[in-house]
Amino acid sequence: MTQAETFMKQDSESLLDAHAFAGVCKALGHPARIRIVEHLKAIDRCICGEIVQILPLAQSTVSQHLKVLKNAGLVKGEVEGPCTCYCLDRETLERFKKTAGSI
Amino acid sequence: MTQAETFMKQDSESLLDAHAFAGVCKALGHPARIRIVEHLKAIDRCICGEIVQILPLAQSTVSQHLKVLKNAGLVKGEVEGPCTCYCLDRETLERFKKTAGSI
DNA sequence: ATTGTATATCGTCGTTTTACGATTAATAGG
DNA sequence: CCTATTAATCGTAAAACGACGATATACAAT
Repeated sequence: MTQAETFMKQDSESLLDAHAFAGVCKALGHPARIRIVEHLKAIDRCICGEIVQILPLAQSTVSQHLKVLKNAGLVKGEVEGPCTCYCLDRETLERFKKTAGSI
Repeated sequence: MTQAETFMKQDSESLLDAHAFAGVCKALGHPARIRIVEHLKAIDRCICGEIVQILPLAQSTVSQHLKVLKNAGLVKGEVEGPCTCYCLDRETLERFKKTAGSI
C-alpha cells in the first residue's frame, strides 16, 4: 500500500465512511452487477444458474461478478446441494442507500 | 466493443438505466472522488487547487479524478481566469440518489 | 514582453478488472 | 460406484485504472 493510500484510509471518521461507501459503489459500478442486484431485488433469491441465463456472459464471468458483490457485502450465497442460492444482503443495501441519500 | 458489451447496452429500458447508473457508481467508486464530492457538497464551489490541498495526491492525479467526475456528469468546471472552479452537477446527483433509493 | 500561477495533458509503470475456456470440486441420482 | 450437473477456481490476455513527474497551456500581473 502506498503512502497516499494509507493516508486516504486512516484519516477522520468521514474518510472511513468514504472508503466503505466507495467500495460498495465500485462493486455496483458495472452494468452486469447492477442487473444481478435488480434481479435479486425482484425475485428475492435464486440460484447462480438462473443469473447466468439472464446475462450475456460466460458462467465463469458471472461467478466472478457474484464474488465481487459478495466481497462488497451486497449479496450472500448459500450452498444448496449442487447449486448455490444467492440473495441480497439487505443490511448493506440499506446502508448504501442511506449514505447515497445523504450525499 | 465485444458482443456481450453491446448486448448489455442495447437491451430493454431498464438495461439502459443499469448502464447509466453503473457509470455513475463507477465514478463514485474511489475514496478520493467521494471526498471531492463531499467537499463540493459542503462548500458549494471551489477551485481545483483547494481540492489538491485537501487530498494527499499529486495535482495531476487530482486533475484526473476531476475529469472522471466530470465525464460522469457529477461535477461541472468553469474556467475563471487562471483557475478552474468546480461545483456539483446537482441534477446528476439527484438522479443518482433517486435511482439508488429505488434499488 | 516576461514572469509567475493554475490547471490540463502526456508518457509511463505497475496493478486491477473483465472476459473467456478449461479444469476442479461437490453433490445428486441412477 | 459412475455419471451428470452446478458452480468455483485457475490461467491468461486485453483493456482500464491510478499514481506520478514532466510538460504544455492559458491567463494575470508586472
